[in-house]
Amino acid sequence: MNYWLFKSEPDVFSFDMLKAKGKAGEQWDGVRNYQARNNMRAMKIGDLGFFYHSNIGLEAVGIVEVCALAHHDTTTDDPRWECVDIRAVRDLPKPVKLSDVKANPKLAKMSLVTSMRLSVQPVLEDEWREVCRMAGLHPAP
DNA sequence: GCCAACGTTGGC
DNA sequence: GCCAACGTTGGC
Repeated sequence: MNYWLFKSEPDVFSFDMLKAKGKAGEQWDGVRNYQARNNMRAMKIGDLGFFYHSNIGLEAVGIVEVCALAHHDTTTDDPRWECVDIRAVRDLPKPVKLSDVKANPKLAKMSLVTSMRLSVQPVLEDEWREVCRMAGLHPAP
């Protein structure tokens, strides 16, 4: 099991919108960055991730699950771009702010801090547990 | 709205 | 293959 973080601007696509898609989830399309695409290629069914609101909110608000392996992104004809499907699992009891992540020395090496612009990021297991703890989720899923 | 960071593009 | 120009992201 690996852990990830998905960024989205909530006025474009929010966690509530993903929840509205239910069990079927939604393809995480529109990614046009090789590193983010490679991260999606590495995902397996059942991998978990945080859903992070960028620009507005600046906080992780929910947990998502990968429900389809990487496949062609249907929003482009360019065969280079692929995406997975994700679905909402649950809200975080207490959203975790970017400022909280930055203030926590245990999370200093988290991609959210070191690779700010990467839209699909890996999360280490220790980081996953720490952010879940901060979010009021025990034990971590 | 600004601007720094950084990924991508294209000329050479 | 280098690197300058350019575009985009995302925090502030």
